[in-house]
Amino acid sequence: MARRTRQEMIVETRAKLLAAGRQAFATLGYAEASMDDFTAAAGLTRGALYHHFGDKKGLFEAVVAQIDGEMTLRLKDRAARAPTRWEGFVEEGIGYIEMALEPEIARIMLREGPAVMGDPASWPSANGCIMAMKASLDALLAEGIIRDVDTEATARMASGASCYAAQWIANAEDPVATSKRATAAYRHLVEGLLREQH
Amino acid sequence: MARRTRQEMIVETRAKLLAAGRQAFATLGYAEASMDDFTAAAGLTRGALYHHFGDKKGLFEAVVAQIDGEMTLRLKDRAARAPTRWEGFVEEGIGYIEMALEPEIARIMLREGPAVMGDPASWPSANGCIMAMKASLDALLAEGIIRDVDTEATARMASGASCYAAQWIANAEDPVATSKRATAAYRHLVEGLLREQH
DNA sequence: GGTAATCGCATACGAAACGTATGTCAATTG
DNA sequence: CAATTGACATACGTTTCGTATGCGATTACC
Repeated sequence: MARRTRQEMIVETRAKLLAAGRQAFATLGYAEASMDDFTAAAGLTRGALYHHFGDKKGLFEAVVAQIDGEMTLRLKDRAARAPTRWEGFVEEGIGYIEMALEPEIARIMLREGPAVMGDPASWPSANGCIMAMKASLDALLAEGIIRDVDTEATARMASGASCYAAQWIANAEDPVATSKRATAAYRHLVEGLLREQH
Repeated sequence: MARRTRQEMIVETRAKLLAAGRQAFATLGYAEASMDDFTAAAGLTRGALYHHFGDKKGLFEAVVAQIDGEMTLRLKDRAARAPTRWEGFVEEGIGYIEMALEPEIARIMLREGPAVMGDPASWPSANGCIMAMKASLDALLAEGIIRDVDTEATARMASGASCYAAQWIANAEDPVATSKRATAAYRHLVEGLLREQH
């Protein structure tokens, strides 16, 4: 009985469009991704896309929200695994760097996203990653681990540093070696926030 | 005698196209900027654009190179004005933040650029700003002012932090107040690199 | 259980915008 | 002064987006 209720078909169609768009945006970029092409690849037409997402940009925004949610989950999980809260914060930044090495994330979230949707800080998905880092810094501040800094501003810059590091790595000839340099430099940079120098 | 030699007319045409494209890209973005429209605004047609720059992307790259050159000059000048080399380095970062507040730079260099041309670190213009920061860090390291860090990696992250800070400011409700928070946080962050804590 | 209404999705159409191929006229060269 | 170069304009075909319309199956209601 592949026959399911109508509601089932709808969510399946949405998921198919989301997956097809995500794939196309990640490999071709927003402008080069033809709606006719990738909807056909999903066994549908543009009609379905316009019905569910309004327009091309609407689908893109949905893809961004989906990826953003996945990233936030992964970061939270990674931070929770660290031995200390400070290490958790550092791990969040390094995790950000490593995720940005994934071509899909680099292309959609770092390259295409800002051009299509503007400043990431104003995205509807609210950029869960930055907020997670701010929360970590708030806790560290309350515990007296770090110096008295503006946690939101610092979180934004730390994530910015991570992003740039990631893009650098992604385009390097030797990503592994570059990754080591980047994570070490990141660690040094944020360790400057500690009240007691290591 | 507005009649000049042919070579004169050519450079003037190139300059007009560059200026018109720069204006259009800055206000409308790459995708929304119609070649028919902005070449007409310059008193020309798409024919001239294709002759001089190959295609739309070629013109965009020329605009980016032009802006990148201007930014590098301004940063160098600003750093040279600082009392100490360390302050010069800090000023470079803050100068980067402030420049990224200019709508033209934010739009073309930070938002549209990566989508059209890929990772900024691999742009032909080589990103003079990052290289300038690396040079400053190299000098500071040689003088023993900062701790032993990877200067290239650190320069990239510092510029990344600056960029993100700038985008945050540009989209804030109160840019002036946000700018103060951002520059203060940036200063705290990089001061962690100092050998002797302030 | 039959009929009517809903709506998920496809099809058809018009309007840009890009890139190419071709044309033209002025400036340079010998 | 004649020929050629080349800077730029014009014309055309292709692609892609967005809208308006149509169809058919499922759901709702009597």
